[in-house]
Amino acid sequence: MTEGAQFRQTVAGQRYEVFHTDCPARGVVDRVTSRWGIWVLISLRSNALRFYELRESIQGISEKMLAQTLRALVQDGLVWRTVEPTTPPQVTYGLTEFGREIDEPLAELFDRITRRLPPREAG
Amino acid sequence: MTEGAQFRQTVAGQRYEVFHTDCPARGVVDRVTSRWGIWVLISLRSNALRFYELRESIQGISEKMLAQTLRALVQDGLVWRTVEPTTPPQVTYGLTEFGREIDEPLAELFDRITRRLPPREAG
DNA sequence: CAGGATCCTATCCGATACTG
DNA sequence: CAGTATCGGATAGGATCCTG
Repeated sequence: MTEGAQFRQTVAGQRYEVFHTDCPARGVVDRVTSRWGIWVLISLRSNALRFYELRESIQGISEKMLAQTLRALVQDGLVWRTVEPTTPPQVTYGLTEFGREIDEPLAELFDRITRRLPPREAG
Repeated sequence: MTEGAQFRQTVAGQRYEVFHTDCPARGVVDRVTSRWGIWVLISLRSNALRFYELRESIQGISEKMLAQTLRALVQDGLVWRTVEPTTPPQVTYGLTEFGREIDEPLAELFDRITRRLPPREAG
């Protein structure tokens, strides 16, 4: 991971200092596109969800990874978290404005991939 | 990883059988959003590139991971590969139509994240 | 219910060396 | 140039147990 100057890439008609190892976007992108990040974000698209609702929505995720992923997304400002100090406690997660902004291309990405995939009738 | 019925999520106004562990989209999404997949795809956005050009474009990627990532993307039909049987050999990679389709939301995602990030003047 | 802590394994991934 | 093969360390991530 040697650092160094980085070429500028034109993305969507704009210039950025991209792909540089310490490009600040890299971290966020990595977390958004992490194994579970994308599914959490898409899950929260329509409405806020409780922890267990998220766990049940996203097949195959462990509690550990869900908690970990949520923590990262909250820290990045993509997801908010509210705690209802009841018994039992209720913790709800939802998308921030930034989160919704990010969610759009994410959902679009997912849609385009899904639309292209085996029509399922082959199975 | 117990299988089972999976809820249907509304994404971008459409219904899909999503998040199911063996949802075919999951694999492609995972590879597209893999650590290096997204950068390879964005790198190829403007034009096709040779292997070494890709390696130099994407800071921090190793030859192994580049080759591995490219192989996966070619297999998924997102990237094409042509070999010029010259000496030395020239191998070029570019986006297929599917690849370009996927690339749009990917670039948009990246743009939105970048736009939100530290204005850099703080540094 | 919502998680933190611990343990342990699978895989990711970089470094290096080698091939056509 | 464009890879493949192998090794080994780092990390991701699952399983389980425990707490407020």
